[in-house]
Formats: sequence, structure tokens, C-alpha cells
Amino acid sequence: MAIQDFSQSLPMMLYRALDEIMPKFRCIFNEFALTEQQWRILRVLWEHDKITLGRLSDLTLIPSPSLVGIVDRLIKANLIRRERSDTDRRMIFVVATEEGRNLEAKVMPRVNEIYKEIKEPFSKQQWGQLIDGLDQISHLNKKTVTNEHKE
Amino acid sequence: MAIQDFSQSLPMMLYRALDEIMPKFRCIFNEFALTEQQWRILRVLWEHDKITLGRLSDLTLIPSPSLVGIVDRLIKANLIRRERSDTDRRMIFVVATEEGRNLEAKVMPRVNEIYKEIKEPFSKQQWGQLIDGLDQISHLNKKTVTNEHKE
DNA sequence: TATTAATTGTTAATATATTAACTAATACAA
DNA sequence: TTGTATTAGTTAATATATTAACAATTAATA
Repeated sequence: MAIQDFSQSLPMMLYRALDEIMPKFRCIFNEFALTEQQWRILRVLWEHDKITLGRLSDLTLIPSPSLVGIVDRLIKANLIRRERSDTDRRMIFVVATEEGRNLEAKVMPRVNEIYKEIKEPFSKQQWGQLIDGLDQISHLNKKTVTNEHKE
Repeated sequence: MAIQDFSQSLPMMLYRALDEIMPKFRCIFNEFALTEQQWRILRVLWEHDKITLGRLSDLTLIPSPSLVGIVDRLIKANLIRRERSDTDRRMIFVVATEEGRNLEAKVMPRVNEIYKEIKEPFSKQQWGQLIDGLDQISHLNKKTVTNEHKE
């Protein structure tokens, strides 16, 4: 009964999965003098020409207080720049510099290679089930909002 | 082709799943003045009377340099203590104090409650597939080492 | 329009992660 | 036994996470 072994709990399984795969990627990031978080930001900017800090925080899962410093360091590395909005002066856009954009062609092939290696041993169905399960976990509170919170 | 959308990549799916579930648990930990990492250590000590720092690092997934400070703070909180091994004076055991052991009965029911809530919307089969998939990810390099790495 | 509330970022304080270098103790081999 | 390699923990430097508080701006409302 009770909860299974701690090591078999969902959180630890998730952490262990990340512990297994992320070092492979970080290894590549380091070759380009990028931290994982810096890479996440660039990765998003390669899909969005211009994005506010708030949305960047949502997409990268980097908490906004952390984002401040990480963006600072990316600017210092000349890979991105800040741009304050004219219409709403609270908002700050982040944009990749040319140097930042150029990194995509160099880094992505390497990353895709590792990604393929990870995915390879899975059948299409297995992989789909895994992704679906994770997706369901990350939407636990967003569907069927039958339970309201207290206070 | 290429890689899917960044947000649908396995790493981000894993991070998002953790981002969804961990705050619920941390909320409980905070009630007991515990950080997540401190809780992990106690959680392991409730299953092992005595454990070396190295093994504790493996089971909690807390890197050993971090472990030093976290253990220090748990000792200051009077929840655990260090015990140097007599047979091999390099090794240091960590043991829960009585106060540390007593926390189990208070915290675990709360944690199990949340865990059940998370698990509930899943069918037994779905859950099994999710855990199996995660397990496979975290053993990528340990089984069927048919493919060797380059360089 | 003056007040108040909400939004967007930032700062601050503390805890943890990452990587490398380092110490002490033990194992091992010449 | 001495020298060397290995192991277990630690320290150090930098980057990031977490939580709370805060400033500036805009929205909402009396």
C-alpha cells in the first residue's frame, strides 16, 4: 500500500529521466559557450522574432527573476538584445542579434542528432504514449476544473 | 520534419510535468519548514537507517557539492546528524535524529494525498505506460549497449 | 480625474546546480 | 615501504531557482 518506493515515485522518475538526457545536450551547449537556460532562450527566439519577457518566461519555463540575469548575460555575449515596447512601456521585447540567429544552424543539427538517439529505441507507439502521459500531467489543473481551490 | 516544436520536445515536456506537480508538494514541505531537497534526504532516511553521503547523492539525485550545504542545514535544524565511519574514515554516514524520524508520520500522509490526486485521473494502464517510458529513458545507456558512441 | 487595482519587470535574500579543483584516506603496485 | 592511483567528501566560483517585496506603468472604477 502507501506510496511505492521513493525512487519509483513519479517526481523522481521525472528527475531521473532529465538527469539521464540533459547532460548529453549540455555537453553540446558548452561547446558553444551556452548554458542550458541561455540555449532555451535562443531556441525560443529562433521560433519567435520578437517576444516579451513574460511570454519568454512561459515558454522557457525560466522564472522571471532568473530571466533577468540570464538575459543580461546573453546580451553581454552579443546574442540577443532588449527592446522596450512603444505601446506599453511596461513590456520589454527580446530579440536575437544576427550572431544569435546564426547559432541556430550550428547548434540545431548537433542537438537533433542527440534527440534522435534518445528517441530511437522507442517504438512510435511507445513514444506517443510517453508524450501523451507527460502532456496529461502538465495539464492536470487546466481541464475539468470541477474542484475549486480553498481560500 | 526536423524536431517538433520546442515546447513539445521531451525535455520541455519533462520540465513542464515537474513544474506542474512539484509546487503542490513544495507547498506541503514549506509548512514543515523543509525545502524540496531537504525533504528528499529525509524521505530516503526514512527508508534507510544509515546511509553514506555518496549513496544519498545517488538516491536523491542531489549532486554531492550541493549535498554538503543541505546536510549542514538539516543538522542545524536538528533533523539529521553526521557519523564518520570507523572502518573507512573517508566515508560519512547520515542518520535521522528522533525529531527527523518523527516528521515522517506528519508529512507522508499529506504527500500521499497529493500523490493520489495526481495519479487519480490516469487509468492503471496509462500510468504504467508512463512509468515504463520514463524508466526506459533513465536507463538509455545502461541496457542493450549495441550502439557505441563516437569519438 | 483621482484612486485603486492589476500587470510587467526588477531587486533582494537564500538555497541549490554545475563544474573544476582540492584534501584526506584508502587501495595498489613496484 | 614508498610512490601512485582511486575513492569519498569538500571548497570555490559562477549560474540558476524560489519566494517575497518593490517600482513603474497601465487599466479600471468611482
